Amino acid sequence: MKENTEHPEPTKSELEILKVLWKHGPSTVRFVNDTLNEEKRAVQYTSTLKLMQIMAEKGILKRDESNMRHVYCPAIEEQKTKNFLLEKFIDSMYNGSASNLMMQLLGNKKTSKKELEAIKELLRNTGKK
Amino acid sequence: MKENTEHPEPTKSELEILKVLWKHGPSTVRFVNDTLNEEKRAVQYTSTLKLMQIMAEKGILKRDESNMRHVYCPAIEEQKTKNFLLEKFIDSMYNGSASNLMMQLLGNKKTSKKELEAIKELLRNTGKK
DNA sequence: TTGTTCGTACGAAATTTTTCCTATCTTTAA
DNA sequence: TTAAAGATAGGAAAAATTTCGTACGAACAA
Repeated sequence: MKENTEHPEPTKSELEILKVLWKHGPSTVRFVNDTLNEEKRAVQYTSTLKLMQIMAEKGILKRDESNMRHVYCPAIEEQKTKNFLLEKFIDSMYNGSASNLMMQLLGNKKTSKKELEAIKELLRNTGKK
Repeated sequence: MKENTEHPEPTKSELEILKVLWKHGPSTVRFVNDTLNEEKRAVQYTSTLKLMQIMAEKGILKRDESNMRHVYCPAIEEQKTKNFLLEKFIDSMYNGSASNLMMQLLGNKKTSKKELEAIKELLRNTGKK
């Protein structure tokens, strides 16, 4: 089976938009823009519009044009994109090793005891096939 | 104690340079540029110079000017910066939860059984105080 | 001494990313 | 039918990032 190495890499602003769509499902530009303004920062409607159009061109988003208010959704599954970004992060920062990342997490003051317990529990229940 | 919320956020190219310095220790521009050209991509000497100068201005790097060939090193410890970036990543992608990140890792085909074993071992030896 | 090599400083061009203005069309309410 | 509200498209400006050309000083070898 052929792996898809061509995962479009979202920019910072594009990621913000993706996160809105992940959280709320397929949405209009109006909704995304309102959400950004509420949860993030002031931004003009046409700025969001333009960016989402660009993302659609790039193949990051799909859009349904059957109604006047176009409805956008991610062209790639949330999990796939997150995996892609996580891998890139691990490759870049931890030499590709997830356990190196874990070590970092363990040394990090802000990783709470509770989090660690949760992680242990996760692993306990994991008999990866 | 006052937390330092003012961690400069390196751009992509700046991070490349940081990684060279992390790996090889304090270095001249010449060395960093050669390394980038070998390990990464073609880039002019003065481009690397300029960027490192900017990073010094921003406070990302320190430089020793006592010799003609200035020697640069990161102004902030590698671990601190990595922690900062990891936290930002987790906040942004996993709602601030490290165990969410772990779940992603568990579902990721590319996280090998061996890696998972290593991680379990890490956690076994962790009686976080 | 003199010219070649290697360094920094500086400015500006080039590129990428982000933002918004304007034109135009559709829908809706009066 | 018409005015107002709300939508998209497209171009261009603005901002951030990256790249490089040029000038010029210091070191060094001939």
